[in-house]
Formats: sequence, C-alpha cells, structure tokens
Amino acid sequence: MENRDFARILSETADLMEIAGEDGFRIRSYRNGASILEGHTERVSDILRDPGRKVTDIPGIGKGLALVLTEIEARGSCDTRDKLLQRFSPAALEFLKIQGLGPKSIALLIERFELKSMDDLERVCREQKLRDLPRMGAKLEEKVLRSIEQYKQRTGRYLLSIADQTAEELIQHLSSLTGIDSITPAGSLRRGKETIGDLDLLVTGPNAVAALEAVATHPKVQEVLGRGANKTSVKFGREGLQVDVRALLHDSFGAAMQYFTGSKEHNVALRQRAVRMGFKLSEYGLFRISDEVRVAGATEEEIYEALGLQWIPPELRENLGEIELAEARALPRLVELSDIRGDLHMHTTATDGRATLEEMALAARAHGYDYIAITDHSKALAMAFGLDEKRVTDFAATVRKINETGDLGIHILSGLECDILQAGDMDIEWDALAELDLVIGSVHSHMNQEPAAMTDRLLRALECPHLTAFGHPTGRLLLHRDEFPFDFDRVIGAAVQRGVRMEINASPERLDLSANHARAAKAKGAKFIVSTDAHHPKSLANMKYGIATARRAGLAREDILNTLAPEQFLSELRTSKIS
DNA sequence: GCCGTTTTCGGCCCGACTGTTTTCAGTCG
Repeated sequence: MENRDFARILSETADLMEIAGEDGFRIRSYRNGASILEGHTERVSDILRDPGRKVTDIPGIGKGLALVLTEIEARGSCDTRDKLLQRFSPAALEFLKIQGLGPKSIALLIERFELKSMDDLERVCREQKLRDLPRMGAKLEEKVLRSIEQYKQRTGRYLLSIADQTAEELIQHLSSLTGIDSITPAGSLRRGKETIGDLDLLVTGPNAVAALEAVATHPKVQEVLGRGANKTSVKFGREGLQVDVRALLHDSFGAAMQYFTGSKEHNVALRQRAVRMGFKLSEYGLFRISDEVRVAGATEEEIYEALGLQWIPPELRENLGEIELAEARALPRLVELSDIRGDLHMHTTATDGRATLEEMALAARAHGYDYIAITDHSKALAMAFGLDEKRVTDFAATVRKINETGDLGIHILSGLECDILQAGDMDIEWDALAELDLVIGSVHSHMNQEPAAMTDRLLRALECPHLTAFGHPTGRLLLHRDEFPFDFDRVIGAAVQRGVRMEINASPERLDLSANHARAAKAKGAKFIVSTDAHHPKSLANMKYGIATARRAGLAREDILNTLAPEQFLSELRTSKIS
C-alpha cells in the first residue's frame, strides 16, 4: 500500500463524513492527514510494520488516525468509510464532482430519491424533481445537467501524470525480467499530451513475450482485456487506466515506435509522403513498393531520414506543420528539462504550502537549480492565510538576509503570487510589490466573468509596473474546469508590449497555458516562464510536464526566462522592472 | 481528530456569491 492509497482512502472518508454532516473539524483532520501522507517521503506501510516506529510521530497524525491507518493497512479500508459507503452508495463520491451540488444537497437527494448512480441523478434532474426540494430550483437542475454532461465527457481521459507514474511503475516491475532489452512508452504519453486515453508500452528483447505475462499477472491489474501472442491489454490500478503492452522484434522497433507514438494525423501525413516517394510505411518498417525490400525500420531516425526528413521530436507530431519544417531542416531546437536553471512559482508554510522555505530551497538545490522564487499567496486568499502588505515587505527583507549569508547554497528570489482582483487591481499595494524580486499575477476568483470583463481585468493588471508574469493564465483545471474566456490576442499583445511573461504552469492538473495557447502566444512574440506551482518539495519534479507542454508548443530555450544563467536572469529581471 | 512557550480543554478559517428566499443556507475557492 502506497502513501497515496492511504491518502485517497482518508480523503474519501472525509468526503463521506461531510455528506453525513459530521463534525467539520474532525473532517478537516482526515483531509489534513490525507494531504500530509500524500507528501510524506517515507512509506507509511514501512513505519506501521516497524515495531520501533510510530506513525503518530508524523505531525498531523494522532492516535485516532493512527488506528485508522492500521486498519487501512490491514484490509484496505476502514470502518467509518465502509459504513458510510453502505449508507450513501459509492455514487455519492462521484456526485461531489458535479458543480452546484455540495455535501448537504447530495445527502438530501440520496435520501429522498435513493440515487445509486450518475444516471439516477441525471434522471431526477430531467424529471424536474429537484425544484420540489427546499432551496433548489430550475436553475440548479440545469446547472447539474450541464455538469453531468462535462463529467461524462472527461471519463476515459487521464492526467498526464497518472499515465507517467503508471508507466514508471510497470517499467520498474518489468526491469527485473531477464531477456528484456528495452521498455518504452509510446502513444500520447511519449508525445507529452496533457491528458491520456490509454498507455502504450513497447518491449523488445529475446524474452519480450515474458513481459506480456508479467503485466497480465501484476497485482494491480483490475481486469485483463485481451491476451495475444504479441500484445496484452489490461485495466490497471484504481484509476482503471487501459495499458497495452506489445512485444516487438528488434529490427522493426523503430517502425513500431513511430507507428504507436502517433499522432494518427502525423502518421497519415507521413504514410502519404512515403507513397509519393515510392515507399510503404507500416509498423513493420519502410518498404520500397517496387520490390518490397525493406529500407528502414530498426530506428525512427533511419525512417525519417529515408523519407528526406529530420527526426521529429514526438511532442511535435501532430501534423501541424512539423513535417514541412523537418523537410526544410528547420525544426526548432526544443527546450529540454536540463535547460531549466530555476523554478519561479512555489508555496511554503507561510500560506498553503506544506514545507518551509528552507525545505523547498534544499529540494530545489537537489534538482540542480541555481535559483528559485518563493511565491506565496496574497491576502485575498484568506483561506490560505495569504500575505498582506506588511508580511510581503517583511518577507522581502528576510530573503535579502538569507541571500547575504548564502547558507542555503541557492539564490532565493522574493516573490508573490498576487491575486488579480475582480476589476483587475492587484491585491497588494504597488509600494509593497516594489520590494519584491518577482510578482506572478493570478486570477483565483470571479472566474465566470463575461469575456469582455475578464479581458479588461487582465489588461488592467498589466498596468502594474511590478508584474513579472501571469500565473496559470487561463485558470483551467484539466478534466475539471474549462478555461475562462477572454480576448487572448489582445491580452498577449499587451503583455508582450509590457514585457510580462506568460507562465506555463507545470502542475499536471493545470498545464496552463496549454500547448496550443503557448504556440499562439509565441507567434505574437510572447516570452514565458515554466514553473511548478509546487506546494510540496515532491511537486518540484512536475517540471517535466511543463517542459513537455513547452515542447509541444515548439518553444526553445531562448523563449523561457528561467533557462537563463543566474547573472543574466537577475539582470533580465532588473531590466524589466525598470522599463 | 489534532494540538499545546496563552497546554490536556477548547480552540481550530473565512468571505463572496448564488439562487433561493423574505433573511439565508449551501457552494466555492
């Protein structure tokens, strides 16, 4: 049992207790516990099994939760959760994802209509039964129906991080087998797409078929969907992500990689090109049509080369002009994870982060960074105990002192993720912002404004001379909340003029800007930062997802501020502050 | 349910919005 499994069960129990109307503080302890375990570096399972150790040594875990954790370790659930699931049905947890319904309404609806599934909920809305209940009306019925529609659309897609972690887990699992040369993820994961439908793993080696068996019998497999001589399909893990594993011959590995990496559109265009040149391209290789002799197939490079093309990075394979660029030998040199010299967006225990400034700094140093910006929330986020003017200026002074000592071995920038208020004013007075090295302006409230109002709001924010970058500029949450609409071109145009960068937020729940938006922004001359928005040291590792997004957008190192070496970076920041 | 240099009980986080009302409960962040 991994920490995130403990965390999930605690968090589900908290959801259910909320529906049951239990004590709010008790619920918060469960949620808090979940969040702590999620970020805890040591395995809870290991601590529980060690008689010399106590889970209660973890701050936030007391006697009560320790008992619950023991129970979860023993049988994968706890009494409280089981009883509540029986009372409300597992569908209750899904209902919480529907906008407009909270715990109170869900409890009432389940009690009144004996709802057992999302379909049941949809039916009572269509039958206009909600309006008979107190404080519910026609508008709510509409809202819930709209949200159910969105809910249905997003099932079957998974966050990039889920697919990535599953791939890592399976590769780890298979690497113990003998006779395996390589295990490589293909498909949309290799292309770094923001959400993933299923995971493709390609295996080569004299004993590659053994991998098929090993995956089919993995303890976390929910269901084996198919078993063939060269391919196994399973539903994996609690998320039920479909994983296809293929055993491949060595000499057609490149062709298979190319074929299974996609995208479909890219492959169609490539095969058309092959035919025009007298070849046939398939997952088995590139063949001359005249005599069926295979001319390439062992590596992707030789296939692209034989077609008169530069090798095309997977992230660009969408048939959006990359083939023409490859023909002209004019593909951009895409930014790499190793180009990143610092992370510019992260939180600490001063607001809603889980680690101190020192802990974040040390973790960043372990990533090999030269500098980081600490960007806690501003006071509009009262819930996160956001910083007011006094705390902002005190913080700036503290950071100056830390840098003087140099004790942390990494340069710290004093930053702020400052709320952009409803009308576009910054949540913190300009005088205080002036004390900081860097200000990220973000929208966290009133996201449902009309596009014109949102455009004005963002343009007004650009009037602040201390703004460095827009944080998660479209506010989307993948599979959860759409972007807020505004006049993108106008805002980008103004930001370019003001020298304000656009963030590519690397959190896998956001990836905001999207690759498409970032590509469009670059075309208008925008510059970027790629940053994790980490609330925990572990999340600093999310940088790779932001880089994947940047690469999909065709960004090079030069487009991204935090690829600069420290001296250049600081001088660039100072210049933009003066201008 | 957790926690303690205001300590073993009594705090713990709150403001804005929405849709439903006729003074506000529930949702959201």
